[in-house]
Amino acid sequence: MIKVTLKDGVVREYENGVSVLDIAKSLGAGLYKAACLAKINGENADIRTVLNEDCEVSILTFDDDDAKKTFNHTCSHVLAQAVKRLYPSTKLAIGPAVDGGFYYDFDSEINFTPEILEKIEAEMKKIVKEALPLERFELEPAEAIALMQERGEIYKVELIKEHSDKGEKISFYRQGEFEELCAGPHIPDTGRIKAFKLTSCTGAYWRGDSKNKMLQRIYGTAFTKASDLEAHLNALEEAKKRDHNKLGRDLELFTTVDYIGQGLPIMLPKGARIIQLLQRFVEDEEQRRGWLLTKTPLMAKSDLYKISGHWDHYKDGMFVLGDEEKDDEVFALRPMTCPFQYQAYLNRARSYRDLPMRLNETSTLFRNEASGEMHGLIRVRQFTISEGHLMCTPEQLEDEFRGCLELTTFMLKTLGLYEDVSYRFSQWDPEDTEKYIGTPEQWDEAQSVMKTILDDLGINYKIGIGEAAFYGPKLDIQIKNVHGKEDTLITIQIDQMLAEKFGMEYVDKDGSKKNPYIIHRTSIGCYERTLALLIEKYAGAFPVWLSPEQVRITPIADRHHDAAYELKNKLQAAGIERVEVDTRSEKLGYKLREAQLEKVPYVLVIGDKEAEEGTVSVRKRSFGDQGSFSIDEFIAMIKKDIETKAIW
RNA sequence: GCUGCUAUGGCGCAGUCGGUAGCGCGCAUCCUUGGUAAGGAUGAGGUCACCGGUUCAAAUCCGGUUAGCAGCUCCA
Repeated sequence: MIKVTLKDGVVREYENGVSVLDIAKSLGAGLYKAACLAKINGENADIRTVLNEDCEVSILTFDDDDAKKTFNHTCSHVLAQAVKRLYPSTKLAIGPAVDGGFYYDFDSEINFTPEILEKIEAEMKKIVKEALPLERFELEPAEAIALMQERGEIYKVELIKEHSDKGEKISFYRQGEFEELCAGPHIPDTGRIKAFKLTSCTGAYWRGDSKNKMLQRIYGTAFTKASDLEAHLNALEEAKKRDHNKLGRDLELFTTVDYIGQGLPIMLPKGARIIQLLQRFVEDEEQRRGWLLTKTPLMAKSDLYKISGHWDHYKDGMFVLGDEEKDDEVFALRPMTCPFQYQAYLNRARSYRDLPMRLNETSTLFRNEASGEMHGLIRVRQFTISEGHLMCTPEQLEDEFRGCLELTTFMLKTLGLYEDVSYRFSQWDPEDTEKYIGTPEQWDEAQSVMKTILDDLGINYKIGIGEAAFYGPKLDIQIKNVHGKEDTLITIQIDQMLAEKFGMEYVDKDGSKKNPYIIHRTSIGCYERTLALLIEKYAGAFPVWLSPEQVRITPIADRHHDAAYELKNKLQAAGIERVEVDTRSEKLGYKLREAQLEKVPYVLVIGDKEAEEGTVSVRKRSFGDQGSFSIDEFIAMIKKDIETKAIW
């Protein structure tokens, strides 16, 4: 007998050799049916794992994230099995669970169109109905390779070969006639997958390497209940409605034109206004915090980029003007601001008394992104960033880095995005000798300084190896868009390489010349991307201080137009800038509906009563009719929203 | 850049087997002058993304280009 400690601390005795699934059965039929995954002494394990000694066991059901992954992973096997049944010549690559579902990569001469996906789904339903148990078995590497080779599974052979030198056996899972190389874990049988859907089919490189063959990736998602699947699909549909790329166009914030080109959005008056408001806010706040504004050229001779190293690293990603072979001078639009802003530092000799020197710029950059990369306002070829470079002594580095981080935190909190971001500490990859400049000692130093700062501040970060810039480590502040895709919103970088390249020095107290540390940072990110995230965050219903139209005055009949314009003047005189009057001869309900759909925060209704009393009837976006207020009361109300940058 | 899908008035869409275009919303004008999410009538608006091919005839079939979408790869 062995002693098994269960989730709630209860200890029970079982026969030696009992499986976790048996334990689940002993605890109740409901748990047995729902069990997806075991946690044995804190480690995830297959639910069929046999126990031979005392241990702690948790039985996890679909509610648990890891168990959900196990469930989805099994569904990916069902998908692979269905594809093999229908299209036997298809070769299998890999099929893991991911957030929100699973995928499987196939190499097939069949093009998996939506119609084919339906057929595959139908076959999957049969497999679920067959309720095939999943069984684990192990083979010696040589046997495993032979088995997969015999079946023509070249991708599996490649994977096994990589594992074979570890001296471990190779594990497989079998369900019916289908056998699949897999480490597991899996749920007990295919019959438990009650609700699933294949959501899309796209291309994906074998092993994520663009030099390799492109395979077909089928995405899907699986649930234990049909209602959960439906809710999930509905949630995805709802998310799509917030998509900045749709909403931003509908609300006339931006547009694109095919003959202008990819990644070159046109900011329409409303979108441009929001960006202007953000920009003024950022520049003022930076000035308050001791940053000095620069304005530097949008292009330079190639010579500049050669000094910085960007020419070697990123020439393909730059818009180069001229021909290196033919022309005496070749220019390039700037893809970053660093070496331009350094010239402000280099303008004269610097002493330690000049440091820290904080330079900021609202900087427009140009990057020739690959054609498939562009996405709405999130990934574009021309963008404007709240860019800054800070030169300081080693002693100042920690405080200054902290100051940069405080600034970004202030910005994120003001915009209401603070709760939505995550932190990534992007480090170099010592193996990658091509990308990174500098010595291991320099990297260790810069990274350890950053680590100390992040740990001191108690920042919860993930490490990204090989994600650093070529000249230094980064703290990347990440955010997910409405589709769950993550992008960098803000970055703060420590650099001790470029100062040397550009001969940037300062005279220290002892008279010796030293290179300053440089912090590269953005305070709010690039305006286009930040706007995109704000559109999605607020579904287009911006806080009053950012709304392109803050107040719409809606006269009830033509005879109220004069009073409406008079009110507009009063509001603007009181400092409320963006006020419109809707004089169309439509019914009140119609005008209110439009104002609501256009997400105008305040609508003021003026009729006989208001015109006579000098009041306004206030309708607040998403709160409805607020009743009657004096004009001064309303001004105080909206001014409070604007001044406090209220979010509602 | 790669794989797949898509492109018809400002927006959302229909258009069968190839026979030179329709609907709804919006827009304009007129009627209506109204009280918190859609009043009515009339009208204007399209080289069917662009270039080329097949055909007596192309929105429709074929090729290319451009742009959009999903994903991969990349992101100083």
